[in-house]
Amino acid sequence: MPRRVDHDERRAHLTAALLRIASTRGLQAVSMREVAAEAGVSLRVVQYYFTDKRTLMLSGVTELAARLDRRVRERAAAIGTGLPPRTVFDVVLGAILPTDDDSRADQLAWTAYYAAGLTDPAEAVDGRYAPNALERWLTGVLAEAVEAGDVPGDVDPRIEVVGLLALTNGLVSSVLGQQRDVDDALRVVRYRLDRLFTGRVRGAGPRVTEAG
Amino acid sequence: MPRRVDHDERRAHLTAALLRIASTRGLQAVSMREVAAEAGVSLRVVQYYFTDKRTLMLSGVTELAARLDRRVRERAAAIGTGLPPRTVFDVVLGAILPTDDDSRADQLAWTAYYAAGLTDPAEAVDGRYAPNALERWLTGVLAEAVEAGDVPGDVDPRIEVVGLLALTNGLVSSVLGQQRDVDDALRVVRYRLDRLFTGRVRGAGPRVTEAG
DNA sequence: TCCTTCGTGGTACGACTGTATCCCCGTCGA
DNA sequence: TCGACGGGGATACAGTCGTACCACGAAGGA
Repeated sequence: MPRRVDHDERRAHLTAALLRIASTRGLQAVSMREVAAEAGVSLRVVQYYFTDKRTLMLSGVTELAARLDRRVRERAAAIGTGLPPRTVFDVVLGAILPTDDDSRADQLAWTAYYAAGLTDPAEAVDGRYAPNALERWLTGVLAEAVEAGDVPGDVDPRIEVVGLLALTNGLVSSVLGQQRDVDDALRVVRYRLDRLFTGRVRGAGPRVTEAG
Repeated sequence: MPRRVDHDERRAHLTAALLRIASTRGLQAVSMREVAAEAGVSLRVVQYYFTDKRTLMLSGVTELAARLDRRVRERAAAIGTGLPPRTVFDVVLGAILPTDDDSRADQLAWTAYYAAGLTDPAEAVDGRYAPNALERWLTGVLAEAVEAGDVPGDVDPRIEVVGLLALTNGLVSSVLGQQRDVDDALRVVRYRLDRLFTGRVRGAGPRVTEAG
């Protein structure tokens, strides 16, 4: 056998280049040649590790979904278990908002992919879009909070969680579009959480960022 | 002078064709030739009435903003003035959600433009994105409701309205992505409004759609 | 040592794109 | 009647796209 190369590492390198382009110049600026240039390799290399453009784009959205998922998961793990529900929501929803340059870039690329998937059924985000698990988890957390009396008894955990996630997504959009900055978005989320958790645990829980 | 043609009508026709393409096959499927084909004219005609592609795309987003704005404005006008705040919110937020094929198509195209504007500063939605007026109006309505005692006194009208609009936008996204249908989205909005207007005017106000 | 196979550079092809140019036809003012 | 001009059909051009193809160097098994 001839010279052996770590294909996975190579692919990851190229995928990162792709996402860098997508988040700065948009998805339509992504061509095989541009990815090659961004990664500092020849066109042939991109062709070699991703036969198709479809395969290349698919690798991008897969990596993106993994990153966003990882971000939420890491933050959730960092605070451990058994913490007050209010804290869980604060951390998880805060992890979705683009609080630093990296997460902002990823959310930009994600938005581009999402919009593309709406009209181009080929690269729909579908299965990769996995907030259903997140939705279920948070619903469970909130349901327990209801039973524990931390929130009013007439709160519907399912609808409430759907609303919180939709709210957060809407705020992400407005932050990306620079109609609002992240601190304002965080304020809106915390205001909503304050009103949900009837003042009982107001202001409790660690802050997601140092933003004040 | 030779044969005279209504330029505005001609342009409107072409713009409609452009938006039809954008909402079905995406913004990247929009080329001058495609618009010409969709409108049933030759490439030259598109060139004639919109010298640039930039001008063409700009006409699309302008028309789109006008449509979305008109939809909210018409619904608001249809219910008259002096109605309970809860009804105002129900109608206005309901007018944003894609309840029929037309509004769905427009929201799809709008999302495409919005996403494109995030990375391509050229055709940013910027000024055309005018929900600030809407935001201010609703904030005023809610502020009055606070003073009238229709909502708890510790409600912050500004943050509350920002949250409601972000929630609605997030729901629009999920409806477009078919993770939820419109009826569910409406339910989430009404649930939130029910909880905001402390049960006082629960269920009051005309329904925005016949959805049950 | 030879020879197969992996990894890669270079390049060519056909299909698009936006834009520019040429030319004709109908119509209206003079 | 004539000429000028608005409206539009047809085509050309330079560039970029995804993809395909060819050739070559390096490396390990026989």
